[in-house]
Amino acid sequence: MKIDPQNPADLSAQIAQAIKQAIVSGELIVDARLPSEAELADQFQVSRPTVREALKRLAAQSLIRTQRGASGGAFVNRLSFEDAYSQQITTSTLLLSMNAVSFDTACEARYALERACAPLAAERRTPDQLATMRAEIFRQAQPGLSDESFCASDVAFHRALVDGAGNPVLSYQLAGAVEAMQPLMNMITFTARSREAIIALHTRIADALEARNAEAIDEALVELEAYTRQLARDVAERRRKQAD
Amino acid sequence: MKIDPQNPADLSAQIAQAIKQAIVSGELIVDARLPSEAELADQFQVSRPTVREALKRLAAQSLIRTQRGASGGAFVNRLSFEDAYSQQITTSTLLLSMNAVSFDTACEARYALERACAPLAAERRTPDQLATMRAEIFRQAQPGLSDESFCASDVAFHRALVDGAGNPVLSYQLAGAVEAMQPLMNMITFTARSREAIIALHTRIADALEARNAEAIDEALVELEAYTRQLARDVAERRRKQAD
DNA sequence: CATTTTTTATTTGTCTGACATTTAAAAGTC
DNA sequence: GACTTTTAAATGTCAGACAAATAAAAAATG
Repeated sequence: MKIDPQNPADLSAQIAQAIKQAIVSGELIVDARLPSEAELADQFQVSRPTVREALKRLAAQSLIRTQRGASGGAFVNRLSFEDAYSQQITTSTLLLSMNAVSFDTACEARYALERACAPLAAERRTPDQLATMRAEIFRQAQPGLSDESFCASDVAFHRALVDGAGNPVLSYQLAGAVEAMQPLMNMITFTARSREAIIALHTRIADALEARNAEAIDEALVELEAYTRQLARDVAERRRKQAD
Repeated sequence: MKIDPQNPADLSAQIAQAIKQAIVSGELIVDARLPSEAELADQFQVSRPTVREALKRLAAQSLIRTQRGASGGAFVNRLSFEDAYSQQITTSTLLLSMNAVSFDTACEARYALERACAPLAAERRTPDQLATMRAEIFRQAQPGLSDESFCASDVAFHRALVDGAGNPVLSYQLAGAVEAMQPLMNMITFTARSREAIIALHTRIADALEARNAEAIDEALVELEAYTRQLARDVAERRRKQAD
């Protein structure tokens, strides 16, 4: 963790990399205190602002946290699932919006992953998760609900399904896929009829989950995916006609 | 993007958040140039080092890139799939190592996701991907291969399978799950016999993929998961006995 | 002696000002 | 017109200073 090439460019990036390496390799364990900024500046033979820039890089990745005052300093942070969630969601969202990923591609990925959860969720879902899903279905049926709120409820419904698998790693991985889709979904106008169809499918999923019937969940998800993609195609079609 | 509360703590975090928001919301598009550090310092009414800390936070997330010289500055970065991969891999790796996620939990998540790819891969796999998998199987059969190299080849094999689905979003999502498992897998000592069994299953997967037989891939993956978890249990058992 | 208050030292957070380095464009030169 | 030199703008780095928070040590108080 001491090495630093003579290349006097991007010093803060190099220092951040060195410390990150020490954390990943286990040399610095959770809650370990890093040397003070002044000491690090001494060790790396750079100025304190440079060290600070390096530390901020690490803080941005939730790798460290800082505390002021005596016996304060920078500490190795235990990366929580929540931190990882939110990082993954912004990364996924930007990835989709900046790289012109087609709706179909994103949709396919999302439902493929979600279907992977279905068998586990059928086995392990709790009454709480089922209740959450029923509540979201109820909300989705409210008249006068905005498209954004409908989509947000849709996300909550599917997150409950994913959480039903009872595997935090799966939940974390899928958070990105499900939530990153929301901006794309928001571009769809949900007519009363399409909402009705989606709610019917959601109800089928909830019923199947209650009955712990994995195959039925899978079937409903396949139909939901097909229907969602059809809706997106219709929107694209309508836009094309409007352009003429 | 101008607002900043009077709370004079974590100014750089607040500024980073404001700029990040502007990027996510689309107010700042890809390749747009941010104001110079001096201008930002003026706008936010802070000093240049504070602005710099904020920019380094964003750079750490690959949200911006900087360029020196005249007509240089900070530019909104197009988040590439590669950048997202590597971020996700380190995040996933740390999440697993810091939160004492059990081998079973991680393994379950990984294979659930991988099985989600199988039907798509059966349909779309290219000859290149198949060749990669065959080559990795060949490497795995080499005598004298270290456990680390065996695991690395295993990762490469499974990544080729995942890439076979031809969906970059899926590949990105799964990169974390597959690669983050490697440190955990490295703790397993692969005997000649267990390597033989794994290679046999890999061969079955490759054969099934070549024949575009999704069910056969799924079956082999289920067996591979069961076998991997059994190996891990054996290692744990051996350790427990050693402790007595 | 025990408890509370005050002081002090340490550490991060921020600011000011300066210089180095890189780089593209403008100015100059042949 | 093509090439070279100069210049200006921007990031990268440094040094030193002060503010603010905080915990431990010291002092005061009962």
